[in-house]
Amino acid sequence: MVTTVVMTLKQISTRFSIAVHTLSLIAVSPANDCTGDYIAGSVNTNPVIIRRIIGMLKKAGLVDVRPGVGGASLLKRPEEITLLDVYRAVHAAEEKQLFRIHEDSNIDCPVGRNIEQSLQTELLAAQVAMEQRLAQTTLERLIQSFHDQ
Amino acid sequence: MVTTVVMTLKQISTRFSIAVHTLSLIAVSPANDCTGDYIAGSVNTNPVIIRRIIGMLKKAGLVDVRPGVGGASLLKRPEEITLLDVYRAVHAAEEKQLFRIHEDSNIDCPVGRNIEQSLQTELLAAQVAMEQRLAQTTLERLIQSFHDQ
DNA sequence: ACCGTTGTAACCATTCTAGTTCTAACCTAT
DNA sequence: ATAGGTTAGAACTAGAATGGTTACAACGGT
Repeated sequence: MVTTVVMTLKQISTRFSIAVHTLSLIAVSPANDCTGDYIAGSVNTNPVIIRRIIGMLKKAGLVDVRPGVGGASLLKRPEEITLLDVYRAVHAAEEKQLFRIHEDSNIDCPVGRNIEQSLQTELLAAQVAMEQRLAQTTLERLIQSFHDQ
Repeated sequence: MVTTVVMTLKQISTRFSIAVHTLSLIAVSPANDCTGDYIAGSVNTNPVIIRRIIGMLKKAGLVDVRPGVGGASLLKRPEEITLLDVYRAVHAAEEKQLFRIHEDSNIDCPVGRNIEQSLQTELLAAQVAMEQRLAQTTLERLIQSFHDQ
Protein backbone atom coordinates (compact mmCIF):
# COMPACT_ATOMS: atom_id res chain seq x y z
CA MET A 1 0.00 0.00 0.00
CA VAL A 2 1.44 3.34 -0.98
CA THR A 3 0.21 6.66 0.29
CA THR A 4 0.07 9.50 -2.16
CA VAL A 5 -1.64 12.04 0.04
CA VAL A 6 0.36 15.21 0.46
CA MET A 7 -0.64 17.43 3.33
CA THR A 8 0.81 20.87 3.40
CA LEU A 9 1.32 23.29 6.22
CA LYS A 10 -1.17 26.02 6.65
CA GLN A 11 0.78 29.19 6.26
CA ILE A 12 0.28 32.72 7.32
CA SER A 13 -1.15 34.80 4.49
CA THR A 14 1.05 36.93 2.25
CA ARG A 15 -1.14 39.82 3.42
CA PHE A 16 1.38 40.22 6.18
CA SER A 17 4.45 40.39 3.96
CA ILE A 18 2.66 42.63 1.48
CA ALA A 19 1.69 44.94 4.34
CA VAL A 20 5.32 45.22 5.41
CA HIS A 21 6.33 45.88 1.82
CA THR A 22 3.66 48.57 1.59
CA LEU A 23 4.73 50.32 4.77
CA SER A 24 8.36 50.22 3.68
CA LEU A 25 7.45 51.90 0.43
CA ILE A 26 5.44 54.58 2.19
CA ALA A 27 8.33 55.16 4.57
CA VAL A 28 10.89 55.76 1.84
CA SER A 29 8.71 57.60 -0.69
CA PRO A 30 7.60 61.23 -0.87
CA ALA A 31 4.03 61.22 0.42
CA ASN A 32 2.22 62.15 -2.75
CA ASP A 33 4.05 59.65 -4.94
CA CYS A 34 2.93 56.66 -2.98
CA THR A 35 -0.40 55.79 -4.55
CA GLY A 36 -2.07 52.41 -4.47
CA ASP A 37 -1.16 51.83 -8.09
CA TYR A 38 2.47 52.64 -7.47
CA ILE A 39 2.62 50.22 -4.53
CA ALA A 40 0.82 47.58 -6.56
CA GLY A 41 3.51 48.00 -9.20
CA SER A 42 6.28 47.34 -6.71
CA VAL A 43 4.52 44.41 -5.06
CA ASN A 44 3.45 43.20 -8.49
CA THR A 45 -0.19 42.57 -7.72
CA ASN A 46 -3.62 44.07 -8.27
CA PRO A 47 -4.25 47.56 -6.79
CA VAL A 48 -7.36 46.32 -4.98
CA ILE A 49 -5.23 43.93 -2.97
CA ILE A 50 -3.15 46.90 -1.83
CA ARG A 51 -6.21 49.00 -1.06
CA ARG A 52 -7.61 46.21 1.10
CA ILE A 53 -4.39 45.98 3.06
CA ILE A 54 -4.04 49.75 3.37
CA GLY A 55 -7.58 49.79 4.73
CA MET A 56 -6.44 47.47 7.52
CA LEU A 57 -3.34 49.53 8.22
CA LYS A 58 -5.54 52.60 8.41
CA LYS A 59 -7.88 50.96 10.92
CA ALA A 60 -4.84 50.05 12.99
CA GLY A 61 -3.77 53.69 13.02
CA LEU A 62 -0.54 53.08 11.15
CA VAL A 63 -1.17 55.10 7.99
CA ASP A 64 -3.13 58.06 6.74
CA VAL A 65 -4.56 58.06 3.23
CA ARG A 66 -5.89 60.99 1.26
CA PRO A 67 -8.93 60.00 -0.80
CA GLY A 68 -9.13 61.80 -4.10
CA VAL A 69 -5.75 63.45 -4.00
CA GLY A 70 -3.93 60.19 -3.52
CA GLY A 71 -0.91 59.00 -1.57
CA ALA A 72 -0.38 57.58 1.88
CA SER A 73 1.84 58.54 4.78
CA LEU A 74 2.85 56.98 8.08
CA LEU A 75 1.17 58.05 11.30
CA LYS A 76 4.09 56.79 13.37
CA ARG A 77 7.80 57.00 12.83
CA PRO A 78 9.40 53.89 11.27
CA GLU A 79 11.28 53.20 14.50
CA GLU A 80 7.95 53.08 16.33
CA ILE A 81 6.36 50.48 14.08
CA THR A 82 7.25 46.84 14.75
CA LEU A 83 6.54 43.77 12.67
CA LEU A 84 4.15 42.71 15.42
CA ASP A 85 2.12 45.88 14.91
CA VAL A 86 1.80 45.03 11.23
CA TYR A 87 1.05 41.39 11.95
CA ARG A 88 -1.76 42.38 14.27
CA ALA A 89 -3.05 45.01 11.85
CA VAL A 90 -3.56 42.65 8.92
CA HIS A 91 -5.00 39.82 10.95
CA ALA A 92 -7.76 42.13 11.99
CA ALA A 93 -9.36 39.28 13.92
CA GLU A 94 -7.61 40.44 17.06
CA GLU A 95 -7.87 37.74 19.65
CA LYS A 96 -7.84 34.76 17.37
CA GLN A 97 -5.07 32.38 18.16
CA LEU A 98 -2.41 31.03 15.89
CA PHE A 99 -3.07 27.45 16.92
CA ARG A 100 -6.47 25.93 16.59
CA ILE A 101 -7.46 23.35 19.15
CA HIS A 102 -10.12 20.79 18.40
CA GLU A 103 -13.23 21.20 20.51
CA ASP A 104 -15.88 18.88 21.90
CA SER A 105 -13.42 16.37 23.32
CA ASN A 106 -15.13 13.61 25.27
CA ILE A 107 -15.29 14.74 28.88
CA ASP A 108 -15.83 11.17 30.07
CA CYS A 109 -12.20 10.47 29.14
CA PRO A 110 -9.45 11.66 31.49
CA VAL A 111 -7.39 12.82 28.54
CA GLY A 112 -10.26 14.38 26.63
CA ARG A 113 -11.35 16.21 29.76
CA ASN A 114 -7.99 17.92 30.31
CA ILE A 115 -6.18 18.15 27.02
CA GLU A 116 -7.76 21.36 25.82
CA GLN A 117 -6.78 23.44 28.81
CA SER A 118 -3.26 22.02 29.02
CA LEU A 119 -2.56 22.47 25.33
CA GLN A 120 -4.01 25.94 25.37
CA THR A 121 -1.37 27.03 27.87
CA GLU A 122 1.55 25.56 25.96
CA LEU A 123 0.49 26.69 22.51
CA LEU A 124 -0.21 30.20 23.68
CA ALA A 125 3.29 30.32 25.13
CA ALA A 126 4.70 29.32 21.75
CA GLN A 127 2.63 31.97 20.01
CA VAL A 128 3.82 34.62 22.44
CA ALA A 129 7.44 33.60 21.81
CA MET A 130 6.92 34.21 18.12
CA GLU A 131 5.17 37.52 18.63
CA GLN A 132 7.85 38.78 20.95
CA ARG A 133 10.42 38.11 18.27
CA LEU A 134 8.32 40.03 15.75
CA ALA A 135 8.10 42.91 18.20
CA GLN A 136 11.89 43.19 18.23
CA THR A 137 12.09 44.29 14.61
CA THR A 138 11.08 47.80 13.68
CA LEU A 139 10.23 49.05 10.23
CA GLU A 140 13.26 51.30 10.42
CA ARG A 141 15.65 48.41 11.10
CA LEU A 142 14.12 46.39 8.31
CA ILE A 143 14.59 49.20 5.82
CA GLN A 144 18.15 49.74 6.95
CA SER A 145 18.88 46.07 6.37
CA PHE A 146 18.26 46.66 2.67
CA HIS A 147 21.60 48.40 2.42
CA ASP A 148 23.46 45.48 3.92
CA GLN A 149 22.70 43.15 1.06
CA MET B 1 -18.82 54.28 3.44
CA VAL B 2 -18.87 51.42 5.89
CA THR B 3 -16.70 48.33 5.65
CA THR B 4 -18.27 45.04 6.51
CA VAL B 5 -15.46 42.79 5.38
CA VAL B 6 -14.22 40.47 8.10
CA MET B 7 -10.89 38.88 7.51
CA THR B 8 -9.91 36.04 9.74
CA LEU B 9 -6.53 34.75 10.76
CA LYS B 10 -5.26 31.68 9.05
CA GLN B 11 -4.74 29.24 11.82
CA ILE B 12 -2.69 26.13 12.27
CA SER B 13 -4.80 23.05 11.67
CA THR B 14 -6.41 21.10 14.49
CA ARG B 15 -4.44 18.12 13.13
CA PHE B 16 -1.73 19.23 15.49
CA SER B 17 -3.85 19.35 18.61
CA ILE B 18 -5.60 16.11 17.67
CA ALA B 19 -2.20 14.47 17.22
CA VAL B 20 -1.15 15.55 20.69
CA HIS B 21 -4.43 14.27 22.08
CA THR B 22 -3.88 10.97 20.29
CA LEU B 23 -0.33 10.52 21.59
CA SER B 24 -1.46 11.35 25.11
CA LEU B 25 -4.11 8.67 24.93
CA ILE B 26 -1.66 6.12 23.62
CA ALA B 27 0.76 7.04 26.40
CA VAL B 28 -1.73 6.49 29.21
CA SER B 29 -3.63 3.50 27.79
CA PRO B 30 -2.80 -0.20 27.76
CA ALA B 31 -1.49 -0.87 24.23
CA ASN B 32 -4.29 -3.08 22.97
CA ASP B 33 -7.09 -0.85 24.20
CA CYS B 34 -5.99 2.10 22.14
CA THR B 35 -7.71 1.56 18.81
CA GLY B 36 -8.53 4.21 16.27
CA ASP B 37 -12.19 4.03 17.20
CA TYR B 38 -11.41 4.47 20.87
CA ILE B 39 -9.27 7.52 20.16
CA ALA B 40 -11.94 8.92 17.84
CA GLY B 41 -14.38 8.56 20.71
CA SER B 42 -12.21 10.62 23.02
CA VAL B 43 -11.42 13.26 20.40
CA ASN B 44 -15.03 13.16 19.27
CA THR B 45 -14.42 12.90 15.55
CA ASN B 46 -14.50 10.40 12.71
CA PRO B 47 -12.10 7.43 13.00
CA VAL B 48 -10.68 8.14 9.55
CA ILE B 49 -9.40 11.48 10.79
CA ILE B 50 -7.53 9.64 13.52
CA ARG B 51 -6.15 7.03 11.14
CA ARG B 52 -4.84 9.76 8.87
CA ILE B 53 -3.07 11.44 11.75
CA ILE B 54 -1.72 8.18 13.13
CA GLY B 55 -0.33 7.48 9.68
CA MET B 56 1.69 10.67 9.92
CA LEU B 57 2.87 9.87 13.43
CA LYS B 58 3.93 6.46 12.16
CA LYS B 59 5.94 7.97 9.31
CA ALA B 60 7.63 10.24 11.83
CA GLY B 61 8.66 7.20 13.85
CA LEU B 62 6.64 8.20 16.89
CA VAL B 63 4.18 5.30 17.07
CA ASP B 64 3.79 1.68 16.10
CA VAL B 65 0.45 0.35 14.95
CA ARG B 66 -0.64 -3.26 14.63
CA PRO B 67 -2.85 -3.75 11.58
CA GLY B 68 -5.49 -6.39 12.06
CA VAL B 69 -5.04 -6.88 15.74
CA GLY B 70 -5.47 -3.21 16.56
CA GLY B 71 -3.95 -0.75 18.98
CA ALA B 72 -1.03 1.61 18.90
CA SER B 73 1.99 2.14 21.11
CA LEU B 74 4.72 4.74 21.44
CA LEU B 75 8.14 4.14 19.91
CA LYS B 76 9.72 6.70 22.22
CA ARG B 77 9.21 7.42 25.88
CA PRO B 78 6.83 10.31 26.64
CA GLU B 79 9.73 12.33 28.04
CA GLU B 80 11.50 12.00 24.69
CA ILE B 81 8.64 13.35 22.60
CA THR B 82 8.26 17.12 22.39
CA LEU B 83 5.41 19.19 20.99
CA LEU B 84 7.80 20.23 18.24
CA ASP B 85 8.22 16.60 17.19
CA VAL B 86 4.46 16.29 16.89
CA TYR B 87 4.14 19.62 15.13
CA ARG B 88 6.68 18.54 12.55
CA ALA B 89 5.11 15.09 12.20
CA VAL B 90 1.66 16.30 11.27
CA HIS B 91 2.82 19.07 9.01
CA ALA B 92 4.57 16.49 6.94
CA ALA B 93 5.77 19.25 4.62
CA GLU B 94 8.94 19.59 6.67
CA GLU B 95 10.78 22.63 5.44
CA LYS B 96 7.76 24.73 4.61
CA GLN B 97 7.76 27.97 6.42
CA LEU B 98 5.14 29.32 8.72
CA PHE B 99 5.11 32.71 7.04
CA ARG B 100 4.44 33.05 3.36
CA ILE B 101 6.15 35.87 1.55
CA HIS B 102 4.74 37.28 -1.66
CA GLU B 103 6.94 36.61 -4.66
CA ASP B 104 7.65 38.41 -7.92
CA SER B 105 8.24 41.81 -6.35
CA ASN B 106 9.34 44.41 -8.86
CA ILE B 107 13.13 44.33 -8.94
CA ASP B 108 13.26 47.77 -10.49
CA CYS B 109 12.10 49.16 -7.14
CA PRO B 110 14.67 49.48 -4.33
CA VAL B 111 12.14 48.16 -1.84
CA GLY B 112 10.80 45.41 -4.07
CA ARG B 113 14.34 44.29 -4.80
CA ASN B 114 15.30 43.80 -1.16
CA ILE B 115 12.19 43.18 0.86
CA GLU B 116 11.97 39.45 0.29
CA GLN B 117 15.42 38.63 1.60
CA SER B 118 15.18 40.97 4.57
CA LEU B 119 11.76 39.75 5.62
CA GLN B 120 12.81 36.15 5.17
CA THR B 121 15.46 36.57 7.83
CA GLU B 122 13.17 38.20 10.35
CA LEU B 123 10.21 35.93 9.89
CA LEU B 124 12.33 32.82 10.09
CA ALA B 125 13.69 34.07 13.38
CA ALA B 126 10.14 34.45 14.68
CA GLN B 127 9.25 30.96 13.52
CA VAL B 128 12.31 29.53 15.24
CA ALA B 129 11.36 31.30 18.47
CA MET B 130 7.98 29.59 18.37
CA GLU B 131 9.42 26.19 17.57
CA GLN B 132 11.97 26.41 20.34
CA ARG B 133 9.15 27.01 22.78
CA LEU B 134 7.30 23.97 21.46
CA ALA B 135 10.47 21.93 21.89
CA GLN B 136 10.52 22.74 25.59
CA THR B 137 7.34 20.82 26.34
CA THR B 138 7.43 17.04 26.39
CA LEU B 139 4.47 14.73 26.16
CA GLU B 140 5.23 13.58 29.68
CA ARG B 141 5.06 17.09 31.09
CA LEU B 142 1.84 17.76 29.27
CA ILE B 143 0.21 14.63 30.66
CA GLN B 144 1.39 15.45 34.15
CA SER B 145 -0.19 18.87 33.86
CA PHE B 146 -3.59 17.17 33.67
CA HIS B 147 -3.41 16.50 37.39
CA ASP B 148 -2.78 20.12 38.23
CA GLN B 149 -6.16 21.28 37.05
C1' DA C 1 -14.17 -18.52 8.14
C1' DC C 2 -15.48 -14.72 10.91
C1' DC C 3 -14.95 -10.22 12.83
C1' DG C 4 -12.91 -6.17 14.36
C1' DT C 5 -9.22 -3.46 12.98
C1' DT C 6 -6.10 -0.71 9.96
C1' DG C 7 -5.12 1.67 5.43
C1' DT C 8 -6.65 4.50 2.02
C1' DA C 9 -9.15 6.09 -1.99
C1' DA C 10 -12.81 9.04 -3.37
C1' DC C 11 -15.85 12.42 -2.58
C1' DC C 12 -18.11 16.52 -0.27
C1' DA C 13 -19.20 21.10 2.03
C1' DT C 14 -17.04 24.83 3.99
C1' DT C 15 -13.66 28.30 4.45
C1' DC C 16 -9.85 31.26 3.09
C1' DT C 17 -6.90 33.34 -0.34
C1' DA C 18 -5.72 36.22 -3.99
C1' DG C 19 -7.26 38.09 -7.81
C1' DT C 20 -10.68 40.43 -11.04
C1' DT C 21 -14.27 43.76 -12.62
C1' DC C 22 -17.12 47.43 -11.65
C1' DT C 23 -19.01 51.45 -9.49
C1' DA C 24 -19.31 55.24 -6.26
C1' DA C 25 -17.11 58.90 -3.83
C1' DC C 26 -13.42 62.14 -3.49
C1' DC C 27 -10.24 65.99 -4.59
C1' DT C 28 -7.64 69.06 -7.57
C1' DA C 29 -6.75 71.63 -11.63
C1' DT C 30 -8.36 73.51 -15.58
C1' DA D 1 -18.52 72.62 -13.57
C1' DT D 2 -16.23 69.24 -15.14
C1' DA D 3 -12.68 66.05 -16.41
C1' DG D 4 -9.04 62.99 -14.67
C1' DG D 5 -6.71 60.49 -11.41
C1' DT D 6 -7.42 58.59 -7.04
C1' DT D 7 -9.46 56.00 -2.96
C1' DA D 8 -13.20 52.74 -1.19
C1' DG D 9 -15.22 48.76 -1.49
C1' DA D 10 -18.92 45.50 -3.21
C1' DA D 11 -19.44 41.32 -5.78
C1' DC D 12 -17.65 37.62 -8.03
C1' DT D 13 -14.22 33.92 -9.27
C1' DA D 14 -10.81 29.95 -9.20
C1' DG D 15 -7.96 27.44 -6.46
C1' DA D 16 -6.40 25.21 -2.28
C1' DA D 17 -6.84 23.30 2.34
C1' DT D 18 -9.66 21.51 6.08
C1' DG D 19 -12.49 18.31 8.29
C1' DG D 20 -15.64 15.06 7.52
C1' DT D 21 -17.98 11.01 5.23
C1' DT D 22 -18.68 6.47 2.87
C1' DA D 23 -16.77 2.51 0.95
C1' DC D 24 -13.72 -1.15 0.48
C1' DA D 25 -9.45 -3.89 0.57
C1' DA D 26 -6.02 -6.01 3.53
C1' DC D 27 -4.74 -7.82 7.91
C1' DG D 28 -4.62 -11.08 11.89
C1' DG D 29 -6.31 -13.34 15.97
C1' DT D 30 -10.08 -16.25 17.56
